[in-house]
Amino acid sequence: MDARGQSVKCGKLDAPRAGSVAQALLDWYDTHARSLPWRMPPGANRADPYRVWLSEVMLQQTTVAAVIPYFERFTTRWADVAALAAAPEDEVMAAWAGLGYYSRARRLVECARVVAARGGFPEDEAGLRALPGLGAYTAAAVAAIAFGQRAVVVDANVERVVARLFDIEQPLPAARAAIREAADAITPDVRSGDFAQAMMDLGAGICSVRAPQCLICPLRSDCRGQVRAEQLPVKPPKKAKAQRIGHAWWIERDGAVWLIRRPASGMLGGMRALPDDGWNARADGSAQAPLAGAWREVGRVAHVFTHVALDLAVMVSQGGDNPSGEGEWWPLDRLDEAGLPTLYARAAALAMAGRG
DNA sequence: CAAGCGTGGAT
DNA sequence: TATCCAAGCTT
Repeated sequence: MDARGQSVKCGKLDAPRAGSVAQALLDWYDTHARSLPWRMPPGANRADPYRVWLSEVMLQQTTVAAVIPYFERFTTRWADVAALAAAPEDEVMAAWAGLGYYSRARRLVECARVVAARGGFPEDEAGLRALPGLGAYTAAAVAAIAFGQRAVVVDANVERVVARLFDIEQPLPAARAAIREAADAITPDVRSGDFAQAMMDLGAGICSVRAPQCLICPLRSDCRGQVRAEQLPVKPPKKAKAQRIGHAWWIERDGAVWLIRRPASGMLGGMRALPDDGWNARADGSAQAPLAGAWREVGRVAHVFTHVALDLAVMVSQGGDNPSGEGEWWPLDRLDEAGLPTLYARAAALAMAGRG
């Protein structure tokens, strides 16, 4: 980058004045932004790597508001990476229930054990990138925020801010190379962790997807895309969502319900669940019950995943059922500790209310 | 590299 | 109500 504030060449891009962009953003950050309460204050060169890593993994595709209570519970229960490494995987999975993208939880444990075994986190971006669950974004964010290293941190916020700042009209995902190059050009050598957090706070609060507030943006004098900010970055069209119908089975005996654990891969992989029919019922309602017995429908859960919309009928056993295979009788008075993902937590709530 | 993978809040 | 999409990673 060019700390003198001169225009710099960035590949084919004529970049805004790189040094002035970084300085204006950091000035704004020092006086206005602080979205994550567990972060070190602006200007702190380093932060606790365990907390930075944990928060960054939780924040992958997940809103700050959703993460905060989980982060508090995790750090209370497992105060450092050694404690998390020593935790049984199923307890961590259960604690993650409701946060989504459950492969993160299994990789979180795997990563904690690798880090504990080697005596601490790697302090360079390449070493971090090799850890389970750390991709390009998270490795760069931890390197910059936890270890004070210069790293080019690019998430969806940074993509949006940079696409607008440099007026990059090429659609995603093809634009990623140019966006990364441009982000590199404006990333300062010092305080790159604060810079990254400032870019993300700017993207979340001012340079937002809809209705960006260009009039109060600290970068407006350097921004080339503000006349069409809302159109940038250009995104690819989405695919239609598959519709599915399924049935979940509520089998209760002696104050306990029969729960299974889902296969490690696939939807809700590795999580406890109600037994179900695999969500492949025919739309005419003629599902084939895998279990013997009589059933009564007590309600339906309409649940929308990233690429599937599911209509799940909750069926309560009227007797004659015969649970088979792997599973466990889970006490109803501790059902909230089972770590059911949201879909099955809702189904269970319907069953508890309607089981008569 | 496109597809698969959760959930909840905002509009 | 429908749609978008958020501090992405893995295969």
